[in-house]
Amino acid sequence: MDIDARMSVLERSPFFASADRDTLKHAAETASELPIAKEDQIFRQGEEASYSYLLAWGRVRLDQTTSDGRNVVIRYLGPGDLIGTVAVLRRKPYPATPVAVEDGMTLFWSAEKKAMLIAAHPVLATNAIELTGSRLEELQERLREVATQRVERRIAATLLRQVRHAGRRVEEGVEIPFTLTRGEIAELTATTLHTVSRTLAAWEQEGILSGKRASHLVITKPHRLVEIAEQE
Amino acid sequence: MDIDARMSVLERSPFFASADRDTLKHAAETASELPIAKEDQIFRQGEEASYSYLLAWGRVRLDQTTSDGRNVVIRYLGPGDLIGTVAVLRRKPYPATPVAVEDGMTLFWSAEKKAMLIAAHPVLATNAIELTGSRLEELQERLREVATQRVERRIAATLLRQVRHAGRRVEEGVEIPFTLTRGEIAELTATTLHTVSRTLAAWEQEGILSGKRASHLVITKPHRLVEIAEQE
DNA sequence: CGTTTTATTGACACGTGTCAAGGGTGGTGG
DNA sequence: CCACCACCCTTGACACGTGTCAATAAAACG
Repeated sequence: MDIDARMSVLERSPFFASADRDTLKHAAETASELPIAKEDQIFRQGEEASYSYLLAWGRVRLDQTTSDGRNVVIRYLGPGDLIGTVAVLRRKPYPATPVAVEDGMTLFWSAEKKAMLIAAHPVLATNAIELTGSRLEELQERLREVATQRVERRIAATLLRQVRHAGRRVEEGVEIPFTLTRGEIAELTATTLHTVSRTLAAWEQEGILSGKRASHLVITKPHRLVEIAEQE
Repeated sequence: MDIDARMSVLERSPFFASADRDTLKHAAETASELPIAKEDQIFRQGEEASYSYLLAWGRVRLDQTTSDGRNVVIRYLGPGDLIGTVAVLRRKPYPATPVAVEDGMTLFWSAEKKAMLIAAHPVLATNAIELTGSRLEELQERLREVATQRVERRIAATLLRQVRHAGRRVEEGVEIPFTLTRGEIAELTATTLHTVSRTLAAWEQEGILSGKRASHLVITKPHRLVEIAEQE
């Protein structure tokens, strides 16, 4: 990627929102590139946070693993999202492991460069707070869901969240434009793939959605999902 | 509170960590005071975020309420903690409702004053990221817990978290220095007060902790709690 | 094509929520 | 100062959602 390509990636990222050209240029010039292949781990939970990444394209799943090997998906990341930046700024170990779910490309900065960048361009600090704040809010919402709602409702809410983040209109409805296995939905929803399978099977019967296996899910009746997600 | 009293409150707050005297003075001078009585709501979830608060003393519980009236306790706040600041900086509605669990005192700033304060003293932006980041990490941990662990284990982890935040050594062990009803523990743990009651009763039998009713909980065998929290 | 991964489906058990009834404790007001 | 009233806690019985276990089937991959 040349500098211009990098800059156009950066200017689409919320972290660089309302940044001036100088800032973008400075950031683009100090970045390095790391291509990622499906299933690659960009770093591992618990490692010292030496680099801060920005996903240029591709999709990444953010995993948190328990000592006994169980896994929870914190969230999915798309182009423009930051990876590991909060840990870098806090000088703490990475709290989770990002795994590529498809091939992609990242830009990255060393902890020192990132800190200098933010010091030199205060708008980036503001944006970092905005981003961290919105993740915080989303997690609060998920915590409340997991704490108070039945599995069916949580699965509906989870699918709708994916749609909000990354949904694409297609003729039959809305599509989630990347592969989501039942197991991954289970880890996003805090349940088992068995229950997910049963639930999705029922919804497919009802014609709410379609998309077997590795194909992308298509929600044909989003309003029904909303109803399920909001039902008393 | 006079300016000196305010400054000594501020300098104990992580949000003002490594701030110079000018910053503290500036912040202390531009703050207003709001005393809070037990059960007072400082603001309500969903309201426009016009003020950012700092708890000078007292204890506050941060509630998130669902549309159907169920409640989840996001966390407890103590002296030095910020309240509503992230919402103010993001110019979004407050995502939760802080309720005083005992009488206390807050300092507060209007959204505009707070923004000016941070713009004038960049170290505050860094600290805000640090704080938001640590809350984010704690929520990730709780989400993982609720998603993967049995109730007993979660209750143990929750009590230990209170101890970490606010525990006091006493002769019999460690004390959680504020009133925690079974119902509140239930809302912190994502379960019902019935299950909490049964679990604590069993632990009292075992001599792990003591403290009936409204008295403060005293953990007499913290190591046992740790074992329970970490058991496979 | 075989091998591996992922999904489907059924049977069953178990944790935990729900419902219900009573007992204590602290606070309040007469 | 005592009696009453909230409110909180305790305990039991029971039901139900959902995880666990198991066996099969269907895709995906090399």
